[in-house]
Amino acid sequence: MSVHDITYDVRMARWEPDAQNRLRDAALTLFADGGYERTTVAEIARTAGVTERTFFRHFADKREVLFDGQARLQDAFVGAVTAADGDAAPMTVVATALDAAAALFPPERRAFARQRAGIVAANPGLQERELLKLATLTDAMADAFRRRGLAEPTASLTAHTAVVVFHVAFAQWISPDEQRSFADLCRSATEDLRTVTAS
Amino acid sequence: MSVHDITYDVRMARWEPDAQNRLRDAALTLFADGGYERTTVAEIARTAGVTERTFFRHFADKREVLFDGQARLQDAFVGAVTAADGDAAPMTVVATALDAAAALFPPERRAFARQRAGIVAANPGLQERELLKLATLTDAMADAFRRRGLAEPTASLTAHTAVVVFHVAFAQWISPDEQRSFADLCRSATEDLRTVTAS
DNA sequence: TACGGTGATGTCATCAACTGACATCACTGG
DNA sequence: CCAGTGATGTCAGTTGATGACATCACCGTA
Repeated sequence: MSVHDITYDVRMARWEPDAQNRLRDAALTLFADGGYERTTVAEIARTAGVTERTFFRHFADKREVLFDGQARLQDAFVGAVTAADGDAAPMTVVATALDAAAALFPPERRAFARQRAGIVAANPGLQERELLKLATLTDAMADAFRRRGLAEPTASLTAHTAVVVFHVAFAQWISPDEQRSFADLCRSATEDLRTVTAS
Repeated sequence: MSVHDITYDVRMARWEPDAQNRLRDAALTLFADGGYERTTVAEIARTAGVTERTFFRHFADKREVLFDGQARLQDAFVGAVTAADGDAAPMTVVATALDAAAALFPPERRAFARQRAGIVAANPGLQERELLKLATLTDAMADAFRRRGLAEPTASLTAHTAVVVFHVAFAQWISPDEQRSFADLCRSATEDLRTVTAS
């Protein structure tokens, strides 16, 4: 459905609603179609029916339009760590947090995740942003572990462990022909990591 | 020594030599002095006695001027992994690689590392670039581990393990009042990580 | 009903980061 | 002596990003 198909209420709004979603959808489509770099912000804004200035009111920069699901991921991770039994061992908490995160990536999302990953993989600037989001997530988790009483550097190492497993499992999840669920891949990667560090 | 103190040979060169080093030095000084964002590339170039265009011939972008030591770090890591005994356990190889990397950070470099880290920490864009360099390093190490016969995802997990330990130990190394050597911090962090993952 | 505040948007001007195309000219090898 | 090379300069242009100010539907309230 295009912008021109919208039916108006009697009370006409000054602007079509949901500019942020329109911008995100326009950006996704244009990136997938013509590539990230060849797509200008002006073009995205025009497609969404707003001005370039409005784009930058909704997203801090051009990259950010691809990264606004990260808040939910961080909430899932940090929430699980915070809610975990105070006596649980670090790796038990990590496993719980990974389960909570995995719930955000059901099988239906895999196709979309693959498309998005393709866009990100094709542009170093987008990879940088993705890595910054993961680093922010790591910091937030380390904080949560410190609140549980873990000292440094153990808190940071535990947070990094969780994020590394997530990262590696995610890469497997979106790789071609992969069938296993994200949660299974997390559990398997956790076990592999355990084996490696014990070697 | 400033640019104006150079003594010329009988055969005058068309331009003063070493433009790249002059640019890097100028950038470091200006960043430390006025902050990264408030320093323009034009200003760096002017200080180094070249044009803005020449800056971009030596560095791919403004950030890159702070990150051209990474090649040596990657060589140290990958070289150690490649040179390690083919039968050695992954964590033994990781320890060897960390020792090789630690040799690049002797006590004399700590003050400089702290100053540079201060600049990077104050700017998200620079953090992104640093993370991208670490990710590139991780990929290169994973490659080296695969060449040793490790399968996925073990190769990636092992490479991530090495880089996480490096990263956490580095953060400790440059933290205020820290006295221990980088190599010691790496060994200690490795041991902590072992304990965490075994929990 | 009138009216003042609010918020999402538009308009305009400006800057800084980059890039492509082409010119310059000391140096070098034959 | 001359043609080629490479590091640099010059210049024009695009794009991302930001500040300042205007607009006007909507909402609550007198």
